[in-house]
Amino acid sequence: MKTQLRQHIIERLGRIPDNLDTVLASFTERKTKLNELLLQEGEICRHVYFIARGCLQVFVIGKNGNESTREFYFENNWTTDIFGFQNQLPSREYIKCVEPCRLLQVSFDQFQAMAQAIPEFVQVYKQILEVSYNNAVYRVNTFTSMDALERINWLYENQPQILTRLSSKLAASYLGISPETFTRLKRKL
Amino acid sequence: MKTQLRQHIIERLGRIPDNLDTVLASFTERKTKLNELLLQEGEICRHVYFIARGCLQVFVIGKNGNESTREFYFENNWTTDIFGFQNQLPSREYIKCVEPCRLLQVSFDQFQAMAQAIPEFVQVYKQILEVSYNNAVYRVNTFTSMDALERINWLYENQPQILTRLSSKLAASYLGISPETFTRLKRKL
DNA sequence: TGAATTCCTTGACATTTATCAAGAGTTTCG
DNA sequence: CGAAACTCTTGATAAATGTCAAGGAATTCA
Repeated sequence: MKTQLRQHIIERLGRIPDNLDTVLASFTERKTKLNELLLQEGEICRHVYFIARGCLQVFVIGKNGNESTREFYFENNWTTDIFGFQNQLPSREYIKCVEPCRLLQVSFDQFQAMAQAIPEFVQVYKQILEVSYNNAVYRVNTFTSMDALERINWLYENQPQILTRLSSKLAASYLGISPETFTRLKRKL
Repeated sequence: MKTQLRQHIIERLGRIPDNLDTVLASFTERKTKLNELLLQEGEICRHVYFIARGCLQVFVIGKNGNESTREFYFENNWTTDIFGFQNQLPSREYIKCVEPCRLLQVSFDQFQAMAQAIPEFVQVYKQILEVSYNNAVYRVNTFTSMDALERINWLYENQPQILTRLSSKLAASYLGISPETFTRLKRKL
């Protein structure tokens, strides 16, 4: 697993950083079961996760009890409740393993230590933050400016994994529609 | 105007930074008319704006020609197409002055120079990025998990300025509903 | 493997929200 | 200031989406 993270870091930076082994040593391996919860609403997020294998769902539960997915993360991506993690404040979201996963996790203290010790780390973090922000912005815009069918088309073109790899129920929760509506709209494509 | 920016920076950092005058010198004052466009879709965003007075609307135009607002920014806030600005890529959004504004703007080159020269600047940028990301995340979650009436209530409690200071049409475009629906739902509050 | 659970689809119906049209009110700007 | 443009509201109607129920298919896990 750590080989994969090593590879990921080298690709991101475009070269082999000095303290790479120190960085890798900070991470702990973790295997999870299907549907295991990594974070619940109200809980403080204690880790950043690197996904070596599997898929994580970040979602909220609305008044009616429905799960609404903000994002799915697959292999070679990072997941955490960024804001809650950085400020060690309770999360408003849940993080769930929607596949059995192999993760590499790093704690808050270790994360801070790395940020202190390794300037490049801060740079990578900034990059990730910018891309995450950009995705969230894009997602707000698809919700305000597209109807359900347009959003499905958008998903086909931009995130086909969500449609091919995950259940329809999960895809529907990402699209912000009911599973029934999703079934019906699929015929109109 | 620069007094206001000086004040803002000091408050954000919690103290007076060394290079404050250098920073302030990088900004250019700019007055805008009502409805002036600062950025159009397809254009590359060349500036970061600090709002000394007024309000900026960041929005997209959907297939049907409707404006969908992602965010409104008021006094003492920063606005730009962050991702497009950092990577100097075409924007997918528009930025419009929905009030006559007094802005302080800084160009891409000046922004990079500041980031190079002033470590604290990077720190402040990271803070702003985290808060912006958090807002965008919150906004995605309100869209996926709340109906129109719940979103209006949420707005009353969290962003009353949008309801009191701006037109109903603009508020509706932020809520992702038509002005007619907005009129009707207001009676149900 | 096999029982239990969850998921997907379909139908019928209810609810929410959009669209179009029109008139009164308000704002903008030369 | 006053004409032009835009905004807000209301009604009528249409379109989109949600909810509930039920059966068959697929998946999970002991």
